[in-house]
Amino acid sequence: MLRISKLTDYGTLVLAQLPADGEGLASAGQVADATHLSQPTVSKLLKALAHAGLVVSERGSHGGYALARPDDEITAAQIIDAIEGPVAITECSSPAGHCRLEPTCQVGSAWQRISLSIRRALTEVSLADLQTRGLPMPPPRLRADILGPAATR
Amino acid sequence: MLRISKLTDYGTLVLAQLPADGEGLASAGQVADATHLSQPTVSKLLKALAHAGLVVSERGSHGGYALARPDDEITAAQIIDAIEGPVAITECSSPAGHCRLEPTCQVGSAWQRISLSIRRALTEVSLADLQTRGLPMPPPRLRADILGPAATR
DNA sequence: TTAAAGAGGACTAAAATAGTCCTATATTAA
DNA sequence: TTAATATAGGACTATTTTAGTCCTCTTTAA
Repeated sequence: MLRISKLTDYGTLVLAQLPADGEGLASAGQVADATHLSQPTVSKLLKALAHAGLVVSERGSHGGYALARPDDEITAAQIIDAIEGPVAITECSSPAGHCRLEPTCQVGSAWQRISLSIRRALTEVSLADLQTRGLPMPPPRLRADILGPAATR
Repeated sequence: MLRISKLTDYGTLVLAQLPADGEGLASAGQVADATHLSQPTVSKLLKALAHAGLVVSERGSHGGYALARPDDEITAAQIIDAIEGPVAITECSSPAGHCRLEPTCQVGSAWQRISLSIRRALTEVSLADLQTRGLPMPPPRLRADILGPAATR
C-alpha cells in the first residue's frame, strides 16, 4: 500500500549521481556503473526525468545528463510525477458527478482527500532532503491536515 | 502513485454499511445491494475484514457481519492492512544490511521514511473521519515530520 | 432436513510494472 | 567525411499485482 514504485526509488538514486547544472555531465553508462543498475533502465529513467524537466541533457559524443536545478528545488512529488506519471489516486472511474454509487456512497472522496494531502506534503520534501540520511521520524499528524484545523477530537 | 487500491476503497464503503456491534447484523448480500458492488466481491472484503478483526461475523441462516468496535476506533491504516495486507513499501529486496547497492546508495531509506511517516499518520484517521464528507484540506506539513523538528530550512 | 448464511480457498482475467531492445539523430574527434 | 559515442523515442516482452469470480464445506435457524 502507498507504494512507491521501484523505478521511482531508482530514480532518486540516479538523480543523486548527477552533477549540478554547469558542473559537467554524467552519461547514462556512468550512472549505471555508479548505481549498479542496468544501463537500459538508467537510460529509461533519465529520459523520463529529462522529459519532465528535472534534468538537462546533451547529445553527442561527450553528452550526458545533469540536474536542471539545485537539488533543493527538486521535489519528491516532481520525481514521482516524472517517473510514474500523473496517476489518479482512487479514480472514482465515473465522470465527475455521475458516480453510479453516488447516492449510496457514504464515503465519497475520503481516500482522495488523504492522498491529495499526502501528495501536497511530498511537494515540501526535496531531493536534498531525500539524501539526508538516518534522521529520526517523529509521529506526524495527518488527521488535522485531512479533516481541517477544526477537528480537535 | 501512492495508490489506494480499489478494493480498499470498496472496503470503506462496505464498512460504512455495517451496523455497530450489538445492533444487529448485515449479510454480505444486503451490503452488496446497498453499495451496488457485486456479492462475491463484498464477501471477499468482509472475509478479509473479519480476519483482521475489524468486523465480527455470525454464521448460519440469520448470520451476517457487524463492526467489531465503534467506528472511531477503526483506523485507516487498519483498513488498508486488512485488505491489502502488510506490504513493504520500497522493499530494498535485499535482506537488511546486505544491499548490493549499499555502498553507493546515496539515498537509502528515504522513501521508506516517508512512507512510514504517512503510514503512521493513517493511524490517526478513523473510519468515522473517513465518513465525514466534504471537509477542507489545508496544506499539510510533512517535511518536518520526515526530517525531524530540527529541520528548519 | 432444508435454506440461508459465512469460511476458506482455488482460479481466471485484466492491468500495472519492470526491464530490454531497436532505430534514428546529434555531436565530437580523428 | 567518417567513426565512435551519446541521447531520443518508441516498441516490445515478461513478470507481478490487482480485481473479480466460483466452488466446496460448515454453521445455524426454521
